[in-house]
Amino acid sequence: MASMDALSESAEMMIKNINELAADGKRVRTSDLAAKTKLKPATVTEMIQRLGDLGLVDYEAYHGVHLTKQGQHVADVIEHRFNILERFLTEILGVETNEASEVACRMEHVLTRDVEHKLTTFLGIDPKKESELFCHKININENDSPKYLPLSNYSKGKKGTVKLIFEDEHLSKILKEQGIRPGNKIMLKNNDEKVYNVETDKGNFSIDRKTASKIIIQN
Amino acid sequence: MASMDALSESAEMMIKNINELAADGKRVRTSDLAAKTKLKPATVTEMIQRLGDLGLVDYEAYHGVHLTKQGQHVADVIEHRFNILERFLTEILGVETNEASEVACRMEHVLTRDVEHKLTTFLGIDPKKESELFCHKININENDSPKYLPLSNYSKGKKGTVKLIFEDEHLSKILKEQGIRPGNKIMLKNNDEKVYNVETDKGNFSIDRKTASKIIIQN
DNA sequence: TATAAAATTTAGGCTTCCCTAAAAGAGAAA
DNA sequence: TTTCTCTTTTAGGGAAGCCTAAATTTTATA
Repeated sequence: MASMDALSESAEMMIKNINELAADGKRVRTSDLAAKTKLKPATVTEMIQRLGDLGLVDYEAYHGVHLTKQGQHVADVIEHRFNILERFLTEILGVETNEASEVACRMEHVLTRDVEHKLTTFLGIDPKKESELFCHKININENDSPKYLPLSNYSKGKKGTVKLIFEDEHLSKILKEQGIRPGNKIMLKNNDEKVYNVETDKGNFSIDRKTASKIIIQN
Repeated sequence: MASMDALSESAEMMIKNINELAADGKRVRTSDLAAKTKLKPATVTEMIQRLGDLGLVDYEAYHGVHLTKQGQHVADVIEHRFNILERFLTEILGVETNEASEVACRMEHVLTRDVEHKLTTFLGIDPKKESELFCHKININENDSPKYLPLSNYSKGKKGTVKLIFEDEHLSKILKEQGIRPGNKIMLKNNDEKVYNVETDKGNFSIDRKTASKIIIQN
């Protein structure tokens, strides 16, 4: 057991690999970790001893390791971050699978909780469920997949979730104060050619058409 | 002068800070770097000596450093990566400025060229110009700011640039093969309730309405 | 221009993460 | 159960990054 300092990338990678090799519930052996991480066995021993001191793994000399509750939590967080980053890179940016995996594997150690949540929302996953960490591999292609429209094309009376705002920081901030931000539900109450009346959890607001065209809503 | 190994995060941060302090063209002093990086002067000396050996800075004992052409290139790349990451985090995800800066500052060292290019395209910047590195701080609010629409809401005969595809990897790949991918220009030739005919640089293709609703086009 | 103050570098120490080589333990076969 | 093989750990070493304390150089001032 020890400090709350952020773990190093190396330490997090070791935890991740222990988790991946422990699928069957058995203790993970040094040599298997060495093979998977492409490190020497001696290096693995050193690392898992350090993780043991931190209370993240249960290490018994000559008898492998398994994650503690604490270590399992770290592994779950990292896995989830990896998954959403990989999905973002492949599905949204169109990066190739191999490169996306590699980059996601570096970025996963650098995300904050907030960025993780916002990215999750952006990908259309409910961050409440996400916090339970049960949704590691979600299918984006559900039965009735969602549709995306700019607010300017929305129909009167329709409810939806803000998906994306194509705007600069300043305007985004103003919109956010009005409850219009990625993940929030809103309803288009009324609109004419120039003005859009929107109901959010913060009240009712009016938006001009140009701005409305930059707010993408998901059914 | 030395190897082509990837630079460490610390080394890249030092180069970035040298660049930021060298705005006036003068050589950058150790103590200023120490203040900016919150490292001790001795540590800065050590680092800039290493960078000197790598040919990234011109270091003269007791007389500060400045970036070599090579070092300047590294600084430019990092600066650009930081800028697009920060923009993505604030403008697209809605992350707060401070946190976005911090996260971008960690992620900038991990991006590949390809991810950088794709993210640049995604943000609506021309990656051809981007490669010239002259566009570090671009204003998103130009005179006539662009509008965004799903392809399903586009009008016949209209041309636009693919901005974003809300889809899984598999479909994205298929669309990509047809010239529909972020950054590419397309034209909606014809459409009825069910089928959308699109002209891309790869030819003419038909897309169903559901799919079309997931392709966001920028005017 | 001498000299004191300030900036910078060197020297030496510590931790992490990586290695190789040697020692020690575990497990299986005779 | 003893021994042989395979796995694992320990021992010792190196580079990167960070530090403090002690030189050393520069610079500003008297």
